[in-house]
Amino acid sequence: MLDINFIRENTDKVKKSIEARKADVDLNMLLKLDDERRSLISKVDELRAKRNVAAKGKDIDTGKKVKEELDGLEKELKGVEDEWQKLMYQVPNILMDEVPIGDASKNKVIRKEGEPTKFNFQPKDHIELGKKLDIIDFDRGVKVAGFRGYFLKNEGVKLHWAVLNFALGNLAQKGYQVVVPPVINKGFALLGGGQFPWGEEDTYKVGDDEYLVGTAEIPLMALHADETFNIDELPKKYVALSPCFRTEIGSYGKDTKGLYRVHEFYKVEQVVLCEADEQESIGFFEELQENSEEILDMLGLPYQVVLMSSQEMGKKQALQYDIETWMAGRESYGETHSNSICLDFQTRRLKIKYRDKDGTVKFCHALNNTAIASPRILIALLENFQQEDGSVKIPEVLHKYTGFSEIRLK
RNA sequence: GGAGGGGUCGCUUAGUGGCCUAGAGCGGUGGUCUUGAAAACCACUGUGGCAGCAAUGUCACCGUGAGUUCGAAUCUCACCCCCUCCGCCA
Repeated sequence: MLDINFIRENTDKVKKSIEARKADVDLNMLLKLDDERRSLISKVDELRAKRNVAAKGKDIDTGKKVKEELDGLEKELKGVEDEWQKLMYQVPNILMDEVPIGDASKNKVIRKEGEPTKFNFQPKDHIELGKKLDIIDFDRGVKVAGFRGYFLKNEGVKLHWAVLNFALGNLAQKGYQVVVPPVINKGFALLGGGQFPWGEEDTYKVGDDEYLVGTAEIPLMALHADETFNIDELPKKYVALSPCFRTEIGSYGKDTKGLYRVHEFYKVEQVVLCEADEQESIGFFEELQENSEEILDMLGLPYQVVLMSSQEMGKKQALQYDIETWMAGRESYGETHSNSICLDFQTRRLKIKYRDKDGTVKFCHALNNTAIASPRILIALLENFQQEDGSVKIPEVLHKYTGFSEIRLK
């Protein structure tokens, strides 16, 4: 959420962001509602002042008259404020200067690490490898869980936990506080984190006001809701391991086979809260980016870093880099990581603040990035490290977590 | 799940319809005094909205939301959370 005063003073900038993202928000309506809101607040406050005087003097007649007037106006104000709030939640974040404007074709590959894996035999995809090695069971997964269901088995399970543990340990070692967050969250957390109103249909609802989160970013951001830090408590750096749930209602027919797009998976996620300074935010953005790339480097996976275009990035992001990892079976790069600067967009909704050196209270800046997500990353591991005989070599850094160095055919 | 008790300013607490513009103590900040410190004394000490260049004014906030009333921290209803006991349970 943006500051209404910022919107009023920088209407062009906000409008530009809305248009560049092809977001559906009536900004003129919002500004009109805000005028109404302000004028109603003045009127209501004036009447309340009158009421307070009358109550103090026990002037019941005046009080009754004021009450009548006030009742109508307060109702009107409530109506305007509700509409206003709804629109405020729909306004996307501003865009940072380097964001390319346009659709997916404007995504910009800014760096490649490693080369797409070459084979001197016909490589298999992870579906076939998973079946042959008896580590993934899609058929029974679908039988039990439905569409996009899967069972991980045997070495598949160990590899799954190994890669998650590896990423978690790697970040913990860098001083990130490790967390296992709740994944059933209240509505405010999803709204505050910027998942709602845009991603509502992608979210499982499990109670009147309870939802299964699609990322640990949601509980991690909500963790400090309504708190005010002292400046020396910042930055807050977290790394969380959690299950993630996504309905994928918006992606019917996309990636319907395999582990690429599933309803439930696990993810190690990094979150940083820092001072409200764009340069500081950018510094942490680079740090989070390095962390993720280091993990992929250590795993020996080829990848490319993509600067996301205005239409492809999320509504809450001011700047977003994705990492796409080479998946030999698809013969393409597939998204495995997403790094975001959100500025104070989420912290304003969640009221996460800090007291600056000069004593003023400001909203923190927030960033988040994937460290690793599994089983999606298993696609890259299995497909890139497969051998001609169908066995798969495990990257050395994972050996101490898996307890084996390759997965052999039974 | 059942039965009770409770949520007030950073902390402890007073407050059961108008004297609450929420009082007190503690803590914090500044000052007086002092060679310095402590003590004592004095002052200040929440967040947000709106108007204003500002000083300032005004409104809202006593867990949250609705309601009753001329007037609500106080009464009513719903919800959330915490504590105690009982039951169930990994």
